[in-house]
Parts: sequence; C-alpha cells; structure tokens
Amino acid sequence: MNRKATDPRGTGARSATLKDVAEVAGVTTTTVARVLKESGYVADATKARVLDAVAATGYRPNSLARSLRQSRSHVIGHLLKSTVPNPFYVEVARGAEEEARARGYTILTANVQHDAETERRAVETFLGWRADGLVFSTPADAANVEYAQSLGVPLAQVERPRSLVGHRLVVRNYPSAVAAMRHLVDLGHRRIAYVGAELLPETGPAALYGYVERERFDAWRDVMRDIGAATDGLARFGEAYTIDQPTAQGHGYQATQMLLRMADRPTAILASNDILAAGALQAIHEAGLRCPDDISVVGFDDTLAGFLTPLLTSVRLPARRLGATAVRMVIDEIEGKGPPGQHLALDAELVVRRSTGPFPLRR
Amino acid sequence: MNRKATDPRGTGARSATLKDVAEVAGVTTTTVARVLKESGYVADATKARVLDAVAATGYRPNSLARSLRQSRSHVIGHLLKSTVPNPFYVEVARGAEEEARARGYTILTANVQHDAETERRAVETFLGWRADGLVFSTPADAANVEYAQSLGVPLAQVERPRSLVGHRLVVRNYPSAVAAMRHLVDLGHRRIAYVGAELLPETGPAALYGYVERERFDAWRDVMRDIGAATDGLARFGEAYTIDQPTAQGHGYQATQMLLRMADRPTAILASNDILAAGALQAIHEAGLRCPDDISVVGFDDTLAGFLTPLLTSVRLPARRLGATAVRMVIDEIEGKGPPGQHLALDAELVVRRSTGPFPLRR
DNA sequence: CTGAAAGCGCTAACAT
DNA sequence: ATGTTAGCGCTTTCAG
Repeated sequence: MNRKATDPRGTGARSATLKDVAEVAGVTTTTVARVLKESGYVADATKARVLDAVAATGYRPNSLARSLRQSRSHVIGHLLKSTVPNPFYVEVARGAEEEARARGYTILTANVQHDAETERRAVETFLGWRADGLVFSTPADAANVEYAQSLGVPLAQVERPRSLVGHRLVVRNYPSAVAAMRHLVDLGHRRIAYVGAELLPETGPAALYGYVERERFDAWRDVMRDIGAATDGLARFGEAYTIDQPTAQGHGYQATQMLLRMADRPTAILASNDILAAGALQAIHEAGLRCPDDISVVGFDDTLAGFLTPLLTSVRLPARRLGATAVRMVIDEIEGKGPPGQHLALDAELVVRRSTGPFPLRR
Repeated sequence: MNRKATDPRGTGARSATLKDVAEVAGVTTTTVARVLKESGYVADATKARVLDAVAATGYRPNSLARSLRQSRSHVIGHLLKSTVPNPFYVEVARGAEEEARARGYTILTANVQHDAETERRAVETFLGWRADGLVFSTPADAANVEYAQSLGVPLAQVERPRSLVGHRLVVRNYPSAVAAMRHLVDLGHRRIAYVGAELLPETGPAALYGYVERERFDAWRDVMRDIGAATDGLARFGEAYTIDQPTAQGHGYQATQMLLRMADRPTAILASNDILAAGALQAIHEAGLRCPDDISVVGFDDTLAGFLTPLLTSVRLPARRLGATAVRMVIDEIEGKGPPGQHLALDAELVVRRSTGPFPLRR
C-alpha cells in the first residue's frame, strides 16, 4: 500500500487521501470529489467503484485542506464568558453546537470567564483558524467585539452586548420580571424587597452591560409604584457572586439578613438571580423562619431553582434558543441569507414552584 | 494594495499572507517565516524590516495552512459527556483548555451528553480536522474510544473509562468516601444510610463504568461493617438524575422519604452525589425535620453543595486537574515525551460544611 | 545569512 | 462523463 506520505507518530495509520481513493478506483481525484459531494454527472458504474474504494481505504475528508482551499473554514468561534457556577452558559453552548452541526459547521469554544485579555487571545486563536464567524456569549470587553467587527467577521453578541456592533440577542427581562412581581402581588404581597447585583450607570458603555440588572430592577420599582407600595430600604444591591468562591453566603444571604431585621420586614423577595435567591433561602432558614409560610422568594435564571429547598419559583431564560439563534444569525450572514446587525429579544417564562405562597397566611 | 486573492464576503478584509509581508519587507516568505518562528540566522536589519511589515500588514498566521503543511493540527478534541446540570464537567473543560493553551494547542469541544451516536459523530468531526489527540471526559460508548484507538490517535479517558485503551484518569473515590463515613462515625453516627445510583454488574464492560458508584458504595459498606453496624434496608439505589428534568425531587428525595419512615430511622445519610443530597435535604425539610439537628447529610462532587440549605458537607473532586492532566498526558504522548496508556488516580477531598452534626445531640 | 522550489490535500475552472 | 491544472498559505529541504 502507498505509504509515501508523512506518518509522524509511526502508527502506520496515515489516513487515506482523495488521491489514494482515486488510485484504488482507477479514476482521478476530480471524479472521486464529484461522487462524494454528489454533484455533476458520474456513471453509475464508476460511482460504485469509487464508493467501494472509499470504504476500502477508510477515507475521511480532510477539513483542513478543504477549508484552506475554499477560504471558508465552516468554523464558528464561541466565546463563553463563564460557565461556573451558572449552568446558563452551558445551555447556550449546547444550543449553539446543535444549530452549528445541523448546518454543517463546527464550533470552537473558549471559556473566557470574565477576563478581557483571555477573550482577546481567544479571538486571535479563532481568527488564526479563520473562523467564518464569532459568537460572544456575553462579551467581556467591547474592544474585543469591535476589533473582530473591524476585521469584517460576522458576529453575534448574546445578552449583555457591550457595543452596538453585530447581531445582538437579549432576553426580554422586563416583562418577565413584571410577571414575577404580579405573581407575588396576586398572592397578596405588597411589601416586596429586591435583592440584586449592583446597577451600573445608565449612560456610557456600561449602560449596555447593566441593562439586565436594570430591567429587572425597573420592573420591581414600577410594579411597586403601580400598587402604591413604599420602597424605602427594600432594594439591596451587591456583588451577585464571585466565580472562584461559589457559595450562597454572599450578598443574597447578607442582604436578606438585613431585610429580616427590619421592623416592618418584607413578606416577599425578588432576587435578580438564583444564586442570590439561594442565599436568601439560607438566611431565612437560619433566622428560624419558613419559606413560603413567613416569606416568599422568587429567583431569576432557573439554574439552581430545581435543587433548592423549597423548590424555587424562578424565571427561566431561553438559554438553548439564545445559543441556537445567535449561531443561526451568524451563519445566515456568512451565507448571505440574512441581513447583518439584527437585534432580537426573546421571552423568558416564570416557573412557579414552592417558594411563593399567599399573604396574609390563610391559617 | 494587493487584493488579488479571494475575499468572499467583500469586506475588503482579506487577511495578509506571508507573501504579502514578504513583499512589503522586500524579502521572501522563507525569511519572514524564519523571523516569526525565531529560528535560523536573520540579519538584525532584515529582522526589523520584517517585523515592521508584519505590523503594517496586520499579518496573522493561518493555522489551517500550517496544520495542513505540517500534518499536525495542534488540536485536541474534547468529548464531554454532559454539562447539565452538573458543573463538574465544566470545570474539567476549563482545566483542559488552560493546559492546552499553555502548550500551544487548541481544544475543540463537543457536548455529547450521553449519546453514543452523537459521540461517534463528534469523533468523526475531530478526525476530519485531523485532531492530534482526543480526550473523552466520561466516554459514552467503549466502541467509540476503541475506534479512535484503532486509528492510532493518542487519547485519554476521564472518569468512568469504558475500556482499557488509552490513558485513564480517575478519582480515588473509595478513600474519600471512607473519609466521609469516618467523619460521620466520629460525630457519633452509627445508623448511616446510603443513597446512590444503581450499581451495575461487577463483570463485563459495565464494570468499568460502574466503578465510581461501586467504590462509594463499598466504602459505606466497609465502614459500616468495621463499626459493626446493621445495614439492612439502609442502602437505596435509583436513578441519580435525568438530564432533561433537572430537579431535586427524584430518587434522592423519594429514597429519603422512605428512610425517614423507618421505625429505626437513620441519623445520617451518605449520598453518592450532590443532586441526590439536594433531594435528601428537601425530603428532610418537608418531613418537618432539621438537618443536621435531626439527621446529617453528606454529598459527593461538591457541585451544588455551596448553594444548598444548610450548606452541604461534600466530597470535592479535582475536576480542573482531571481535565488538565488528561490533556497533558495526551500532548506528552503526541510529542513523544511520555509513555502511552498511563493510568492515574487523583485524590478527592472532604469539605465539611454545615449539614453534618453530632449524634446523639448535645442539648 | 537568504532564496528557490516542492508539496500538504483539496476544489474549481476549464478542457475534452 | 471524466481529466488537467492551478493554486489556498504555509513549512521544509536543499542551494547558494
């Protein structure tokens, strides 16, 4: 058998090339290629011989060579801000992978946590592989997004876009937060606290980043105003969580402790994510109170909700669809099937579980 | 400026090639290459001109071309069994990525959940990209691993190896489970229940897969025997969790309900993972009991532990190191720096939090 | 110290 | 219905 090519590891397993197949089938590489991509006319007899040869040689197309030749890699680079401890991004990644595979693309993933420098290097790596498009699932730094954009690479930003370039995909946080609040109000609550991450300024580049928290907070404020409830001292902001110290004993825990010490303490809490809500549940438990009997809690993201005690009422984000849609937009743009720079907002859904109950208590 | 090459999207952003740089610097591609990889003699003056040209053209090496030419892609394919809802695999992925980047490799990831067919396709994709090595972070099907092995691709299996090929990396579950049990025994517990996933047969291909659960169970059984405690009715097996219905209300919950109904109910529970432990906490809470006052709980994996109420005592797995080490072994083999087929076991560590307390109660 | 030339495996335009 | 040919961008001998 033909073994003239390189075989670095000496495994004797150099994979067959088109040429190998062609020789076995007694045709040229062109014909083999035609058979494999089912284009152009090939006689049935030849076709059969070629397919036999493909099977006999164990031929496997070389994506490297194809990409180089076509100046199209069919690779999408996916930059994930973080995946720990928040499974949200894992689902985004899955959605992205499924969509890409369905369209014949491969996803290159980089977990960049929240580091601008790591993100920059990942962009360079992806461009080195001549990725046809990029997806930033929550960009760490606007500069990186704009850099890629300036190079003409089709790209999408998922949640918390950092700038106005490329496709932007967000969650409609406001209405779902309003729904969560309405749920509490319908249960009879009027004294509802808000435990969230720090709000960033409304202007400047941070405005984009902060809109998730801002929308959730605005919903709380607006509903409270609509029902004519007092809000003094009921909104607590702090650091949602630190990636390297995943624990419920952070801001959610501490803020709730303070709320419970208030003379006129709240009867319900809207937390801006499940991690904060987990901290709230912990504080409630330690204070000897019961949820939802003494106080109701609503989370956001629906990541930990199903594992907490009691099962947490939370707002579920369309994570998988977010990833899939971002990839679809980018591929459509690459293939000239869709316009660039689309802006889309997907709906989230309130999942009612057991951490919310009526007030005043019926017993 | 030279724009003869393809520019499919008409962005005017065709990236510069070695040739472009060479023309600007007034040398040949050979010289540019020499400067870039800092090998061979290049006059300082030429070097400077080349570097200027690199900067001026915005040259970025084409990994596709380099890989094709060298028959070495510097790509490692990473097959992840699942990432939801268990953050364990996310950490494995991070470890793998960090190690790979440090060694100049790129990781291609595929989330294959638990599906053998998806896994097979991912292997094909990776081989299509001529990955230099593969890492199966918990293989779904032995056949896929053996197939890759038969092709001579260096590979590693992380936890739950399905066959005896390639590098195998596991966690020393037994001693850490013994440590967890000793912790409970030291607290005065003698009636300790075990809530785990179904044990698979000890022989046949499933034996490899089942060893994780088997080791954790064996530790429970052995310690119980050592302290002369009765074990009748105290071991409960079931489905740990279903990927698409992430909830604490599964086996852990139900098994604990049954345990709590026993006449001589256990004073502590060893759960074989945090999800089962979350279910146990839920059942305890709903039964009107308190943890650890009435019953202690120990989890495994330390994934949800930090978010549960009360904070769960759990065994932390060296997830990041697992991923990094698997990649290191594979790269070492690729580069001829290490032997193939290594078998390594890493230690896990008991993290004591608040779900475990003394028995009998001191109050 | 630098250059010329071949070729990695594939595709696509152009023959025949 | 099949073949010829010319590269994609890079690395690697081999010359000079």
